[in-house]
Amino acid sequence: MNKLLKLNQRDRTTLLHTPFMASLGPLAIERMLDVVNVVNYEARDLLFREREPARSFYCVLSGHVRLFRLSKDGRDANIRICCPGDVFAECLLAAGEVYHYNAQAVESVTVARFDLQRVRMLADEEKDVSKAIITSLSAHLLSSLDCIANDRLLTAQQRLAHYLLDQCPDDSQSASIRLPFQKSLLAGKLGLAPEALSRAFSTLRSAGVTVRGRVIEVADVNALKRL
Amino acid sequence: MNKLLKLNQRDRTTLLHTPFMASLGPLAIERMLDVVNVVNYEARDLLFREREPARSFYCVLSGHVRLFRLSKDGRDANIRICCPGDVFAECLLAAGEVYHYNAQAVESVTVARFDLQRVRMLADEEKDVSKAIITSLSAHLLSSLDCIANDRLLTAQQRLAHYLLDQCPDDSQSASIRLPFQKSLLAGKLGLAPEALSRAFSTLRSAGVTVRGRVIEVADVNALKRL
DNA sequence: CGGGTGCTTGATACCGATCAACCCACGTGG
DNA sequence: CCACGTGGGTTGATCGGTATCAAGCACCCG
Repeated sequence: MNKLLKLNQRDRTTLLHTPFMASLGPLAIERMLDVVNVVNYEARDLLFREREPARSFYCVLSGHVRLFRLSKDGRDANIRICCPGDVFAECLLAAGEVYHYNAQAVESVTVARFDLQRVRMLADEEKDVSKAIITSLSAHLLSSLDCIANDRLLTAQQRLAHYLLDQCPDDSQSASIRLPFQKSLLAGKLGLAPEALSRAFSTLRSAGVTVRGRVIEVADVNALKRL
Repeated sequence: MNKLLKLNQRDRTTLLHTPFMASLGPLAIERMLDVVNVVNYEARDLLFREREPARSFYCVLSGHVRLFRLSKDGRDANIRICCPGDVFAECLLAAGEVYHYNAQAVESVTVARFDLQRVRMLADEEKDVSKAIITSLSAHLLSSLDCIANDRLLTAQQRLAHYLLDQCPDDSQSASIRLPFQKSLLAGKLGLAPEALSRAFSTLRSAGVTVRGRVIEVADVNALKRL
């Protein structure tokens, strides 16, 4: 089993630097720290499954967590890839009984786990907390809507270009990007099969994108924008 | 221009019966009613556009509102279809500056319009209000995630079957459904071209689904579930 | 009766999934 | 040092699903 740990100093610092916690006042932080545990998972471990009773929501401290759904015939679709600092499953704070998707550790992962019931009570008392929840939910809702629009409007290459542009510093002519995870995971994040991502990289070569392992060189940012 | 109206008695009743308002206590309701206007739109009118400064969020009182994005080459993708009682654009309460999508009246529509800035202040003072916002955001987030998973996992027929099942009373053997809007809009809601929806209906005929105008007869609910 | 509009049907094209083979980098053990 | 296996990635061939384009149909309303 996964050991249930107290917050050590490093995890504590990491946690306090996440956007979610950083927006809280000192008192709210104190009280949130009271209801948190730290848990480690190994690659491919499941944090929870669809339809399982929901007792916690999470914040990623290190590593990546993959949220996905399964279809009846066993195929799976990623819903979201959570990076360090990301909060997930917080939508269950509003009366959810069960998880609506599966969560899996991509690599070795450390997460902060908040007790739903106690945070619900806390949100009632601390305005800061309910504000932070609203901010987090809003951001996730917007990015989900983005995702829907992208899925419906963009081709594989355009989605990839869009992702690469997101990673580039705002106003640069060229850039060098290091992928934070495997390409197969990026494929899933973009709603593609790994082969399709590979082909998308190939066709983007003609737009000045070169790939060496996890490192992507973008020669002409503006060229990408013209897709 | 669209006339800006006070709440009349009928609109007031409608508004108070929406899930969003119904969850509030009497005092919170009173204060929310202070910051609301009622607006009418004709079919195809735009309520707001992408990238426009956001001043309000909305609740549909009658008719349907279509939320959509445009791609560079002019194609559009629906993000959500809002029915009477639905709230939309409330995600901008958390510090959004501009709308992230377009909103269009499908038919003649009446909406309640809430001033974002004043509701932000209200949420600070009335726990009920921030709770209602959290509930609304959570529901929308979950349904967006559903949408993503469905887009990525299901075929056109399966999506249609899924939609029809949603409309059926829970434990019925057969059902008769009346679509609340045109088929072309349903197509958009499901992320399909109208032709694809039409074909999906055709192939579902062999599963006991018959169509007459807006009225759909589902002979065998369980047959649908087996997709 | 004429002319919308919304829907259906058919033909075709395109995109991406899938399956299979291969490549490469790496680690392991003989 | 080399044979081997493994896992991630690429490449090619094929298939299926849906968009797109075009034409025809049904209904409503003037």
